[in-house]
Amino acid sequence: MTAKRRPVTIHEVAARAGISKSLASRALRGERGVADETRRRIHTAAAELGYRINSAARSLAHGRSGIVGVVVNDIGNPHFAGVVAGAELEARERGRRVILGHGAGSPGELSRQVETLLELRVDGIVVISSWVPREVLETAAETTPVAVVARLNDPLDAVDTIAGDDVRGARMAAEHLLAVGCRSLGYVTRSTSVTSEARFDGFFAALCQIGLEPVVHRIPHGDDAAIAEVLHSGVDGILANNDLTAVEIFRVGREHGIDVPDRAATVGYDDTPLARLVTPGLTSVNQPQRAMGRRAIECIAERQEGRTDPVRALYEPKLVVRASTAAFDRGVVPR
Amino acid sequence: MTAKRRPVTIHEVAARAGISKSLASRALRGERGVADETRRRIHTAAAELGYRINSAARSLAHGRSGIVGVVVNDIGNPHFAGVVAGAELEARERGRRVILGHGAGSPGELSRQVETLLELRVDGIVVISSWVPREVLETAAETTPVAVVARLNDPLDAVDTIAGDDVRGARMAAEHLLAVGCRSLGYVTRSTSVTSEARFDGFFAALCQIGLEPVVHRIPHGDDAAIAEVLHSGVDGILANNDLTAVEIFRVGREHGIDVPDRAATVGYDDTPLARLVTPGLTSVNQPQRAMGRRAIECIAERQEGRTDPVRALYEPKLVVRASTAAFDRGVVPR
DNA sequence: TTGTAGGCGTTATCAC
DNA sequence: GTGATAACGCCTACAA
Repeated sequence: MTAKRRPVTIHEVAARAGISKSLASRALRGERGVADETRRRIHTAAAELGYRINSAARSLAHGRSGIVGVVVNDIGNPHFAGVVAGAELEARERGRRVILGHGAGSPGELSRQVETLLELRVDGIVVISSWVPREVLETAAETTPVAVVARLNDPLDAVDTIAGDDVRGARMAAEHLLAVGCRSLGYVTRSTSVTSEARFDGFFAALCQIGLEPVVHRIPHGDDAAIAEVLHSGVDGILANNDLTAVEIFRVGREHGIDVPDRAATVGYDDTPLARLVTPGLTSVNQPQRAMGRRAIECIAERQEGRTDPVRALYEPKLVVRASTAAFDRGVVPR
Repeated sequence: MTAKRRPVTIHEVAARAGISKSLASRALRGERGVADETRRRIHTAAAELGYRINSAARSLAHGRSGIVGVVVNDIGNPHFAGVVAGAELEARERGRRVILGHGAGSPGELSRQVETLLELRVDGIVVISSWVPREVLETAAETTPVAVVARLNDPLDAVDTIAGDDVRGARMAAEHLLAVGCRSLGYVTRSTSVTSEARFDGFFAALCQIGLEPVVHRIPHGDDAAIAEVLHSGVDGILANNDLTAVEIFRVGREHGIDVPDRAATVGYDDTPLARLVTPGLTSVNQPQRAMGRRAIECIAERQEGRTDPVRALYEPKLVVRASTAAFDRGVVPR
């Protein structure tokens, strides 16, 4: 088979239906002002020919594509999947489509993806990451609505932000760890994002209030040795910057013969599906990912309709207790 | 701030640089035949104005966008992340960009994403799923190179396919389970995809050869009861259709007070990062995800350059043994 | 090396 | 209800 065929144009559809292309255009878009019979003819012609609108031509002429671009920090992290799912739901309800750009965790790649979507002339951009450089957001926002689902320090007025209250969430985690009897606490992160920093701040603040000095550990990705060191340091309660990191701690513990939740109660962040999945179940700070994704699409729509003052949505976290912090508090073990 | 500004056009860049837009076009694309000094002027003009090419206009005029679309079955499954990563690497090396469409596991949504990408006039489409309906692939392939990274029964000549040898992989899993002493084996899947079927076939065949009848269980998503039933049925070795399912089995076991790897050795499929992460480590059938992703992009490029006969790439699976099948075979416990 | 004149497939604006 | 015709922003001859 088959050298590729040029795609069918509206012109050909019009010819086959025996009418002009302007009429075909109107009919195909479902506008009124086309005779029913004509409309029918046009639609069957289009179907027979396998007509597919040329989005490039459309957005050139009409100015918008009906597509919103979502740039994701890292598809490997289940947290993002939740936000994306929410965004997709909302977009669909509003008759828009979503395409994704994958940032692979690096500011450079993230920026490139934003660029690509901009060149594609999407109607709006949702960035699920705090790693996109400020200048990139700024120039993007000059021509297109932009919403960021992540913490940003000093966000631009032209971009909406949607985030969980990381400080509060981390504080809740700290209080929980203390409540189950931990006394020597540590924060483990593999990231230096502002999100991770905010979580540390909340954690730190909570502990200072009761006179404890938290151990801090930043672990460059993949550095198991550092995690092992934490586990050997006598820490008996850990907050990880996210669920993935928490599970890595489990793994390192296992590989070093340390039963982590037994020796050090562990709390994750994001409450992704992973938290429920792993053994033992992981206590985690829940964020309403879907709701946040939905809100982002709403923001885009509102900006399109003319809103100019920024949204600064902050969602309440919620602690979900599972077995990973139950060893200390020898009551009923939640699953 | 800031009603949205119309994006800067090449015309404005040309005006500011004091030359014609065709010259600007050539300079901006880095073609030769432009005086160095002029080129410089044009580039600075573009930078000052914040010029960004209009991909719509470009692909209208030039016929191609330099973008290839990748449709993913489900971003929540780490298997896909690996393939996407490979595709992105290869695309980047070839100077193409990648955008993603998310199929959310349903044929309808997958088809819609393929449609969207087609309307965007991407230069090629990579589908990482076996759930896209044949007709959709067929019409897509009429105008655009299409490569599917998944098993397809009776694939179209116009579509390249890239898959792991599922039959062989499942056979390896079966042989391994037998080798570590399992005698009553079961296959657990939450999917009815052809991929899952092929894995079952391989599993089944291997067991028949030695006179065992495998128990088969298909578990509609989320049905923990059925998994529990399997665990109570006296099965002592399980192959799951993928890593995620395997870990779900762990979870259900835990919630029912059954120590899964101890009572039933468990093998996953795909060897995603998850397999190494969970406790106990999950024995899994490895597929070279990145390589498969790369190959898909190669296929697109080759089709663009005129190849018309289909590629049917089949990758060798490899069993990676971890602790989840070590309980029976009381030797050294691999981590 | 530079500029001019289409044309790509749609939509929008007018006439008819 | 229908059909010309002019944009939209870029690229590609071709001419200067």
